[in-house]
Amino acid sequence: MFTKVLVAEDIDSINIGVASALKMLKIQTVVHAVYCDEAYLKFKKAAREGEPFDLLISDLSFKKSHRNENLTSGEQLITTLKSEDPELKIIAFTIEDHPQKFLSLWETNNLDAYVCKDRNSLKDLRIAIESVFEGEHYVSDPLSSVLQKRNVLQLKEYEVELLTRLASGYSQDEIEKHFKENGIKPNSRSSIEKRLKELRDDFEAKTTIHLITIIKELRLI
Amino acid sequence: MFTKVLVAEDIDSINIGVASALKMLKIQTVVHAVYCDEAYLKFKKAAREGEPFDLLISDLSFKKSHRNENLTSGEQLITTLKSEDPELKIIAFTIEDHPQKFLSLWETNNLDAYVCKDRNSLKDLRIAIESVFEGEHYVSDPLSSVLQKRNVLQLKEYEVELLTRLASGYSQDEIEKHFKENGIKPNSRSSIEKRLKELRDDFEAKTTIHLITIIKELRLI
DNA sequence: GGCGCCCTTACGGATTTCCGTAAGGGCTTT
DNA sequence: AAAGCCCTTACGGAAATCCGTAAGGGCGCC
Repeated sequence: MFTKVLVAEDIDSINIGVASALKMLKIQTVVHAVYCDEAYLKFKKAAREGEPFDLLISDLSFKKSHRNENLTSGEQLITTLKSEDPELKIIAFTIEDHPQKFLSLWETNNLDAYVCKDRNSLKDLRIAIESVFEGEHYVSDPLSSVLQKRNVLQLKEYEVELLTRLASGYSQDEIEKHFKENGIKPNSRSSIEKRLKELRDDFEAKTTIHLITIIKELRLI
Repeated sequence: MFTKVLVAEDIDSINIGVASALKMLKIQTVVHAVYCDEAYLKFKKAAREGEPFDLLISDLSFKKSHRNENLTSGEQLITTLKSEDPELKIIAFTIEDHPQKFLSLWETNNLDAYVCKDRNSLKDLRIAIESVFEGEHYVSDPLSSVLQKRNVLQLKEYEVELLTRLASGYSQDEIEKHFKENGIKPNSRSSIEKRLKELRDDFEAKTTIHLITIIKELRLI
């Protein structure tokens, strides 16, 4: 079994739950971090001292604090640590259960397991840890089915950019201008309109406002 | 100290944390419910048997399940239980830290304490329980300051209705029609436009799409 | 009553968005 | 090279939204 595990999670009550689960698995060393930066520092320190972690269990969203923060999300933390140590095993432990959000993360290939916090999450977490230790991947229900079906609508970077700007108050004119200035293509007014119409159709949105609402609820922007 | 406490919370790891906090306070009987309906049934049963709960600690948002659910949110559960037993003390224990959302709940006067889940929430929860037992109210930081300043923008029911319909894809024409049919006033096209302009100004939104985004992020609709 | 204030409504023009059609360019296939 | 396809762009009219002005109605106050 893993011997040294780093847990990045900000909610104290959840940390108690995770600690109890790890205790059941008789993990020797468990270190908790309640900030992403704190997790990064503890990871670096362990590596420097020649006793690196062999598993990271990380939340995805952290409440922002008053501090000056470098890393503010679990995604960032995971990307950073994985690039520094490609051997590190990583389990995401999160409340986030939107298929699209999960899929975009899973496709980075940074994760070995994805566990949703819910009524049975501690059992799932234990299974995930054991699976990952055996070199396998694990995705808790009901997201595991997403990987099979693969009929989930996803957004390209261009569309994310477009919708994000719309949502933050830019007019289509301003977006056209911005795209032209930054070499993002297509950038004609006509293309922008067309793309929005396609998106409305794909997501069955009656108006553009409706589209933004849907996309936001799916956590796609 | 309280002797019989009902905890409505769906995430198992948080339940372990809450249980440990209640243990520190030496609460005699602690009952957990992971569904709102389950909480309601346990509440009714206890009252029927003449041994009612004297404190409810409830989460606000619950993951929806495949079951046929009656009560689906902590708000509903709290409203229901409070109306059945006005003497019941209630503490909200939630991740929700938006001032507006908090305020709208607090003003129902159903709550005795409001504790945000974060890095120190178990300590806050213990303080809340002790305060409530002494007959006092408690609101954890940083929301406690909201009650003093009171410069938080809030929406009236009319505005919520208007924005909700916009967000779900209705045109202003359709909304005008709907308002007229249902006797909601003001319902002229002109008034709807004017109200939207005021809201854009109040929330410093550049477009209506932007307004919807802001309102949704504040959890006002 | 008369006055002022606030809210609602009406209206018209400006602006923005929506939508269909058509032309042009790049790329592949035959 | 020609034909076919896809994507981008241009254009113009329709529809929806935005915005300012002004008129009307209800209500309290003097």
